[in-house]
Amino acid sequence: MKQESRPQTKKEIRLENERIILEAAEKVFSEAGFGGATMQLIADVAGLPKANLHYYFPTKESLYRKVVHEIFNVWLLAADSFDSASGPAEGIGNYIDAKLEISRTHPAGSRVWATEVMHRAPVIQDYLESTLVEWTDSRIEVLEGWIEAGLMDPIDPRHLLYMIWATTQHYADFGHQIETLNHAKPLSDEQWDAVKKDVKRIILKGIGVSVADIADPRNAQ
Amino acid sequence: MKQESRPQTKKEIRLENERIILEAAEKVFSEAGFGGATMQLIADVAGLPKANLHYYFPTKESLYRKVVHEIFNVWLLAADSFDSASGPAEGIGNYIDAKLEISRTHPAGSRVWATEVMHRAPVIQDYLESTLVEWTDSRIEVLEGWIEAGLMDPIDPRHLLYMIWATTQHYADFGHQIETLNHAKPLSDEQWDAVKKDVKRIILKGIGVSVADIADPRNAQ
DNA sequence: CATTTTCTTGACCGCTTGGTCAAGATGGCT
DNA sequence: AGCCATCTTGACCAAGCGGTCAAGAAAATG
Repeated sequence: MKQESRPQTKKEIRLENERIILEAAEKVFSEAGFGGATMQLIADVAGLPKANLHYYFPTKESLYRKVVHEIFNVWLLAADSFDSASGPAEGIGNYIDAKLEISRTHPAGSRVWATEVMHRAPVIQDYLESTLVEWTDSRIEVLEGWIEAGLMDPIDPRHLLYMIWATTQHYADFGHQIETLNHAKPLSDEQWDAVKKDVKRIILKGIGVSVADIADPRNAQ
Repeated sequence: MKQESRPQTKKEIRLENERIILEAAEKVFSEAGFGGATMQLIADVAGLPKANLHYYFPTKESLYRKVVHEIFNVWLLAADSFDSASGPAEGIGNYIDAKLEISRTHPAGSRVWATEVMHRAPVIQDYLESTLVEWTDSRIEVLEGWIEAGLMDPIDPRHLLYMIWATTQHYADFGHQIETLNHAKPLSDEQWDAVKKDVKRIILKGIGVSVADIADPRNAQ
């Protein structure tokens, strides 16, 4: 995983090694969990001696914490689709597309996050209570506005958000199961497109947003 | 966790201790993952000496395997709702109810399963490839039959199944996150009922099954 | 009651773990 | 060049791990 070793400045060395270590750590943590992962294995994947990891990240937990925080930021970025939208067809549709795209390109990160939350979030509980609560409350307001404007059915916005999170992240977290059920092959580009189409169709139609709006090319991305 | 110790037959002792150990193991595995769990901690939760665990379950992996297999059977039972149904409103509606009920009463088991699959199913891959594939293929046939009969929209049955699995299991696997977003309180009975109602409503309406059918008291359970 | 089988348990073992350290290598700076 | 700060690494350590074992307690058997 380590690249060529031509002379570098100290800053470059630091940044590159931190990146190498974080990528290796994300991969190993996602495959083995915090407890099952070992610093030795992360070091092997990174192509560095174990002692070098402890030079950049003093403890296993500090390394893990950094990995989880990086993922958290990726999650939040997907919310942009929501904010700039004029209505549910566009806003929710784009949000589903963005979250499914993250599941496709960043599955390891999604699995680390899922494991962390399933284990009662020992490392990032403060983030759940502050940032996530604020984010959720603000989107709920948007959804409630759309409901009051008659743009979608009056369902509990939380139940809708949970369904979107669950379904989109499922394709990352349970990717192995999906792959097994797909004749042991990863989803093709065409299959991913079909997933996006069906997920948007079921959810949008399910909350009373007409399918015509979905098919509208203005809302394609 | 160990109950009173009045005289018992060998058979009773064996059954009771296996049960105590399995329940403790499910709890500990679900909170720490396979790697993070320790036999000592399971022993402490069970209220038995560690050596006693190894008398009933020779290795940590054999204990874990038993826990996962038990959960797998619970999952399969929920499928009964599917088979005895006359159409999608009843079949899918009851299936969603059954799976949400498992998430409510058996969240630890769901989390162990999720962790196992996320880590590429090192222990139960054979089950995925045999039993799960067969189960899925057979339900897909049922769904395709309903589609051909015009009882629901022509969507890929896999995408529907994944959405149901993802959404229902989310309430167990991410229960901690949901609780945090619910003002740090577990969902009340009324909230669980509302979840069941909304999830069924969105999904059934989303696949073109009329809501009137859902409200039909004949389909209530 | 005597004997056998099953169950219980503290002590123990080899091994791996996260983490330390000190000596050396390398780039930065004047 | 020479000195300092940063980076690298093999060797090492205490702690905790999964698993073993042998001796004793308790139930089954006849």
